[in-house]
Amino acid sequence: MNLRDLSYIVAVAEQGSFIKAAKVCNVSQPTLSGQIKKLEEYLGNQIFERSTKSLSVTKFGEQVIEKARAITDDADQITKLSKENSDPWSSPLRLGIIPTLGPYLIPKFFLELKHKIPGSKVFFDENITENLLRKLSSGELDAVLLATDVDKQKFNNIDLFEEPFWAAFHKDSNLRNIDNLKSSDLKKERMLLLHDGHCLRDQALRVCSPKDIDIEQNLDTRATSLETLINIVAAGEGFTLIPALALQSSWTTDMGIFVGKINEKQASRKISLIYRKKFAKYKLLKELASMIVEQSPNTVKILLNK
Amino acid sequence: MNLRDLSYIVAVAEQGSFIKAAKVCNVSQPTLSGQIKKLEEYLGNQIFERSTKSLSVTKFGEQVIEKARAITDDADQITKLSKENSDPWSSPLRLGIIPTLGPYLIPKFFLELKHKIPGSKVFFDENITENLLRKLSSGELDAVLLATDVDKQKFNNIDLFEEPFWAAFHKDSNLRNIDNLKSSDLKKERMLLLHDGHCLRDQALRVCSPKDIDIEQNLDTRATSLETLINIVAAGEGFTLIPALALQSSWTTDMGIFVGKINEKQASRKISLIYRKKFAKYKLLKELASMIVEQSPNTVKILLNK
DNA sequence: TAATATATATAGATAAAACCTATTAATAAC
DNA sequence: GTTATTAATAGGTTTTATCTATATATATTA
Repeated sequence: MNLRDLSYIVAVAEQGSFIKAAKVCNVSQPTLSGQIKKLEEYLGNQIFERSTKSLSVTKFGEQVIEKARAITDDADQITKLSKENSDPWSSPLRLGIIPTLGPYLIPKFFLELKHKIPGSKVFFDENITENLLRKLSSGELDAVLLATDVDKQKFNNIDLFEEPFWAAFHKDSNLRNIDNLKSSDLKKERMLLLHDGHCLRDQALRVCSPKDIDIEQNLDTRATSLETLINIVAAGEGFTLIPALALQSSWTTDMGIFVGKINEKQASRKISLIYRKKFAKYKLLKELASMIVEQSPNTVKILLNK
Repeated sequence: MNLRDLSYIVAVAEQGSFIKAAKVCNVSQPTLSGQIKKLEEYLGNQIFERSTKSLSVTKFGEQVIEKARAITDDADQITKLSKENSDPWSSPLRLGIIPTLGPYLIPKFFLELKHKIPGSKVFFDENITENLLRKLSSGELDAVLLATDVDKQKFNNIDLFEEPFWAAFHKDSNLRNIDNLKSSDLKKERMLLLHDGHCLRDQALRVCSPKDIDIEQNLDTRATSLETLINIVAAGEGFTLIPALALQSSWTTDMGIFVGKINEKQASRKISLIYRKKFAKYKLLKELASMIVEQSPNTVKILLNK
């Protein structure tokens, strides 16, 4: 059985003639007759009763043609689907993003994307790195924005920018008196951290592991968001590392918080767009990457070379 | 696009592997890979994202596979239909029959048919010759039982039996005194007839056209059934021709009606089974014909030679 | 680090099929 | 009887699906 044969019998049923059907199907009449004959032999039953003067459909033929119509209709729908999908934005881009980046980066490029590519749609999944990579592997997500290096054999990456870390502390903190902040200055203070799984937690620890406190026992600093950490700092308790994009001027004006950039190369994180090596619409990701770096503030160092 | 290709992608989606799918489809892995690649190129979009370590279905692929499943399922249904239909009795035989024959012939063979061929089903259409032939031509009926010769170029016929005509008259009729009835005897009497379109009307007129009455004006004798004619006869009004199978012994015992066979060769009609020349299940009709003549009473002369 | 195993892709050759043109056969219309 | 119409048949060509063998890429194991 064959899709083409099925379209042949549907055409014959609709045209009421082999010759007319052959024209509709753009084949010669012998071809059409031969293929239908073969189909009837394969099925072991006649579909049409034909003579030179009249053509009728058997009871069996009626049932077969009904199914054949359903099949050819579905096949047309597949063709239609493929046409719709030839626009890479026909289905939403499923984009994962880490929680310490999402709330600050998304607003910067989302409106611009909508404006430049009116048909574009992005489905965001804000989640920790581990979950995002699992979903990326399984195909549940199309790409993820991470601050972590990933297996280059498994994934491709487009590096976007280097985001410096700032220290945020209370106006009464000793840190306020230091002019040019260094990670060594911070190691003496109590550092507030996010919960396990947040890459920013690990990054903060790498930059300045405070030797004088036991991280594992310091449970009260396992916050779930930067907002929480800032609130604790505002309450006068320790300091925390804040990635550049998350900085808010209102912290200083309204909350009595001071921030200082840590002037060291390693006090930063690299933001990359990660996708599966075989992802078909990677060109769309390049567009997106360009748009993100265009819209990112001058507090970060652009890595993307167009 | 091709049914086979669609079954390939369904198999890959179900097996999660090209190699396993190839085994399920009974083809080599390169064949399956090649065909799927071609399908993807034809559709202009990828269905699968594949690497040596992982295989996932694209969003587009999900939609295509859903349709492909519907298509392959429908195709399976066609195969199932053809298997069911390989039994010629899988769908009812649509049999037309004239009203002056149906009520008397059907009871004679119907039970026997059910008994000998348990799966057999017959759909009866009792109608006048003209309508039956139209329905036979259009394929609405598979075969018809007629008492009329038809175009042998258009239809095939199996002659079943010759059915003699009997005259039915009131016990007080002059006809009662005639020993060996002839059509010439009847021409003197008033003949009761069925409505236009009934072949029996024309046959009766051919046998014995009464010259002394105006047929066209004799509207009260345009009955719609033999039963009606008999009731008029019972009321003492004229006579009528009755085909042998329709005779009832109760007419004499309960209604004061006498019947007499007309001993002339032309005073009879030929009952034939008519079907389209290309009708696929004509063997089934031969079975039916044999069964009908086997069950027909000895008042008729069998024409069928097995 | 090398060897082995596993999965998909590629290359080239072969077999199967779909297709075409030309013709035949049967019927209908004139 | 001739012409027109429709489907079937015959024979040859092109296209396509398929195979085996091999390559490539990755993961696992020694």
